[in-house]
Amino acid sequence: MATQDESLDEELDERKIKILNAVIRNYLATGEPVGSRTISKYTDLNLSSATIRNEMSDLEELGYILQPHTSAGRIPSDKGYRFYVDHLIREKDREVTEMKEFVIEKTEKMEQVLKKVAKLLANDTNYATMVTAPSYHNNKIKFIQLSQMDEEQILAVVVLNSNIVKNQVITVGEALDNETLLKLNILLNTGLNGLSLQEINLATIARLKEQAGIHSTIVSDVMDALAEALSEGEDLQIYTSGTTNILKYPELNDSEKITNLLSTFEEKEELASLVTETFSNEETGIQVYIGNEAPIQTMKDCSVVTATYELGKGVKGTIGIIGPKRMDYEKVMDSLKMLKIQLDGIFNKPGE
Amino acid sequence: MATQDESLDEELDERKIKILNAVIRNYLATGEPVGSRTISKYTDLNLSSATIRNEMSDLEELGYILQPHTSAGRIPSDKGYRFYVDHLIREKDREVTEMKEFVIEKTEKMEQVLKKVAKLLANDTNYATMVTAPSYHNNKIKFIQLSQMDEEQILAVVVLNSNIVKNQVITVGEALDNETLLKLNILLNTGLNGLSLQEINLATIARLKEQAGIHSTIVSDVMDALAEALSEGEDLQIYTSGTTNILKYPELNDSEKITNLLSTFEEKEELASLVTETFSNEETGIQVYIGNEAPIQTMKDCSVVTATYELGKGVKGTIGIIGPKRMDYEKVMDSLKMLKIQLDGIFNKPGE
DNA sequence: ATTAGCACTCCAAAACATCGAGTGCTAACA
DNA sequence: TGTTAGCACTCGATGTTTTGGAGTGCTAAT
Repeated sequence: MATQDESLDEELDERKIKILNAVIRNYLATGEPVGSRTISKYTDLNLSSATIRNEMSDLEELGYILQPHTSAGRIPSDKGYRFYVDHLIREKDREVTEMKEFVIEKTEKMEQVLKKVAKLLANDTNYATMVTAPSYHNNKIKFIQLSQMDEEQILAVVVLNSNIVKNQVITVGEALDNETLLKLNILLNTGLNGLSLQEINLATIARLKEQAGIHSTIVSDVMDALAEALSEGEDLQIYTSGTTNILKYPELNDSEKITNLLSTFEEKEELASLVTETFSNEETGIQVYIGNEAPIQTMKDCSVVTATYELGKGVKGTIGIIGPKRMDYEKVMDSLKMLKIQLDGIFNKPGE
Repeated sequence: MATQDESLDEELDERKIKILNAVIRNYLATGEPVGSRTISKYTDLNLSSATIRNEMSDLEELGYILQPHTSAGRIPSDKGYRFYVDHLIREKDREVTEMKEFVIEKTEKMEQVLKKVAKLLANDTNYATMVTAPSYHNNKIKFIQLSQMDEEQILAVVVLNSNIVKNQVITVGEALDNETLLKLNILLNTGLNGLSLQEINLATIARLKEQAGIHSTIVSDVMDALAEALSEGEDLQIYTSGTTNILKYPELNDSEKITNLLSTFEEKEELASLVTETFSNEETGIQVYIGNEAPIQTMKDCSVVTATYELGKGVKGTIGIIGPKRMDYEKVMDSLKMLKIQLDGIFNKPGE
């Protein structure tokens, strides 16, 4: 088991690690503080409870575990969980979860897929889950079409790279004849096709306007509409599910905590901070926040595990699982890993 | 104050009604069982607590109030609430709620408006709220446009009466030339424009296909796409907000009840039954369900008030407020009345 | 018909008692 | 020197008892 932090090697010897491991695993399973006698029986190293006590005393001093109160057993501290997640989780060998029969019919809309993902994951894990739609960052324009709806209104349709479609109704003063509309369509398509959204700068717009000549105001309108239609994607969609699962864990089942947590889930805005956080950290693509490590204050008593999936081309979304600190990290991380692969597969299928 | 049930007139005399009213109002405010002494002081009719006790005893026998246990005060029964809602609420004279400064910028998308409505209402009332998007039932087709996106894909855009836009990507075997596309567009628009969705029957489709001649398969595809895009609207969108408000009411704050209620809100499917119920009842447009009157089992300890708003032409949506039985019916009903008017206003603005 | 008074009920909260899991420490042991 | 048995001690969890007070129903007086 590779250790990536030298100091830890010195701090903890083999036996302490075993004991710490035992404490955490036991606590994960029961949710109750675990005492020395339990460990003494549970582990293979044959030691009396007294010896364990000594070691546990050390572990406490080092900050890996703590006592809720004197004469109670020990529970893992955030530092303990962190060590566990970083070093103690068996990296492999878990049987593939029931996630196997996770056959999403590819024909459905992305939104529905994501909702379903959140739901399935929540059912599977018994934690709260969140899934964000991929942000359109870096997405390119594939196709633009203006059509006259009636006297005063034009419908602008924009299709992005990933077949995401945006509509916008533009109200114009003057009715346009078909020929003009055709010209504008050609102009816009040739001018904007293949550009990513950031690449549309003032220069591009100015050039388009110039070419549009007398109809430059329409171009402005279209650009506005484009901006508006796409800014909508900025406040990214977040789907949550299984939020009531947190009621199942007594350590969170305190009226105030619950109110706060559920509100956070309902508001969703705050959840977005988890996403940006995750994006910034690349590595394995799976990120674990324990307690205060999460950027959301109300989750200080929770742990959060997030994964990013890619829709190719830098378009990313996030899946997150929120549960008590004693969540089953192994299972959760595995589930996310599976799911990540599945999603990558689904969305990267060419065409529809 | 009109009484619509004769028997009630006989059952309750003036004084009993006053006392019942006092009991309910007091209980609505405090949430605590209310005793005879309180009433004796609270009402204008100068009666001693002993007299009140006698009357209350009668009222209990008649089923309007009940005791949680011997030697506790009285609380309203469902029958009591029903009487209150039907007869005792002052029909007018409430100051217009803060809902006044309820200025929704009309430019926003309907979906966002509805979300905002749910949120505002939840904030305003401190209950849980739900808002459904208007169902597209009876909506008419305003505009159809097919455009070639690339070799294999056609984008179909359908605009409905209320400026709701639906997109669908159709994968075709053969690439179509512009001329054909134009013809199809004209064909579809002339053939379908102004039709409501039910009006598109097999005969219509057959005629269109015939006219399309060699491209009849495309017509089929479009019809399929149309059906699919719109069926999406069938499982109607429901937005909820303030669901955690129910945690504020101790009488609901029981772990099991909360789990059930919150799950119902999260799932949303069950909420739909409230909608269909409401639709079937016309009358004032405002509907009050007390306890078991609601069609949702998990809400037996709640009351639900719903209102329908109209987008004209029979296209309707529902707003609902879910709270404890002791919700402030007057305020809630007024808020809904206000809102209903506002929404009617917003959506019925011509054009955008 | 109304009301004062009283005995009674029953819940909620406080006070108290008990239990036991778990600890730290010390002293004995291999 | 590391391990362990033993023991006194701690402290929350749990259960029982006590108490207080709000509220009732009934009766007798007004």
